[in-house]
Amino acid sequence: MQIGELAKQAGCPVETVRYYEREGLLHAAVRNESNNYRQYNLSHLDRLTFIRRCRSLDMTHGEIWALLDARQQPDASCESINELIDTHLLHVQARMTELRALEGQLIDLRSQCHAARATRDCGILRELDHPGDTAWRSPALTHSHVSGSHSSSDAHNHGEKQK
Amino acid sequence: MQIGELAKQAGCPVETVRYYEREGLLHAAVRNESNNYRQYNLSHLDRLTFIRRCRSLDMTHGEIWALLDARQQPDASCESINELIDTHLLHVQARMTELRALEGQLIDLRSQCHAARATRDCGILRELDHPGDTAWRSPALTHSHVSGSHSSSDAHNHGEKQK
DNA sequence: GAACACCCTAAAGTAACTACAGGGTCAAGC
DNA sequence: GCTTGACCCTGTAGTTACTTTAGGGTGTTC
Repeated sequence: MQIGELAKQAGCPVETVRYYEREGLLHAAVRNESNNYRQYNLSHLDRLTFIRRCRSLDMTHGEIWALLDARQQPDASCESINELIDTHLLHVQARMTELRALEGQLIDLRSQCHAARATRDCGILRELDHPGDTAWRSPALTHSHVSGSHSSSDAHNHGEKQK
Repeated sequence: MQIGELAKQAGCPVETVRYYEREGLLHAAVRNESNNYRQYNLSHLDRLTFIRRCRSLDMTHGEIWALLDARQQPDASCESINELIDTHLLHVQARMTELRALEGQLIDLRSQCHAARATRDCGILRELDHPGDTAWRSPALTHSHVSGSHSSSDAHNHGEKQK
């Protein structure tokens, strides 16, 4: 099958497949001699699906490498796999704890201003300018490897009006 | 004051201060004519502290720009500020929902293997290879702008043993 | 005058993609 | 035979918010 079909089956963009090949995560495909198109088989789909499943669990490529390596050694102990999952779970939980704290701070902050008033009187800016005793100071910037709150599609334009 | 002192007061690395200046987030400092060192005053510290406080709330630079802009217009309505905080709060909450789902999946996954056995028999790999009915298919990859679970200090080495 | 803490710039690296430029391939329809 | 459109290719740059590295000047102290 061609790359488009593979990507469709795995539910990911074609560019991501090529990217995984460049990274070595996915084995290089055989090429069709006449047109240089990549030709894939079911074992590629298998591996890609595995990778995507791990990514949907928010694992890093490093973690996925470790799992793929482990898969290659069916006789070895699976202890490292268990540890990897445990560690990753801790990361996820740590990030949730951070986000819970953040949520609390944002709710506090939002409660400073309910009406639309003049900016000079806005309780939110006032609070950001001169925080009260609401336990500020970077809640838990010891980021744990599950990252922030912003998707890559967030706009980051300043000044110019939105189109 | 010099950059080192400013950074210390704001609790951030010196490089970050220079980076903010390059980005325009922080106004360029006056330079000492004799040695070209940056010289800061309290208003710089004020603005930097504001920025860092917003960052500790996981806002993007775009969001911070919006708040800084709003601060410049004390007579305008603060409605956009309220909306910004509301939207950001939704991002944070959306990410928490995603992570909760992730946590559930990881706990399920982990429960597939308790003992250290041969990799070929590991329930975790088995599950990753051929997922059961545990409601797979990328839980909520509609990332909401508060990102994943991995800190930048996470190692991503493959193959070579850890030093 | 050497050591050491501090400052400077410019460029590259980080994670995991995504997007873009510029171009070839192939099947269908006119 | 030619165009249209869907698909494929490579290579490079952009994304976010920094961090790191390389290479070098400044200022104070011993």
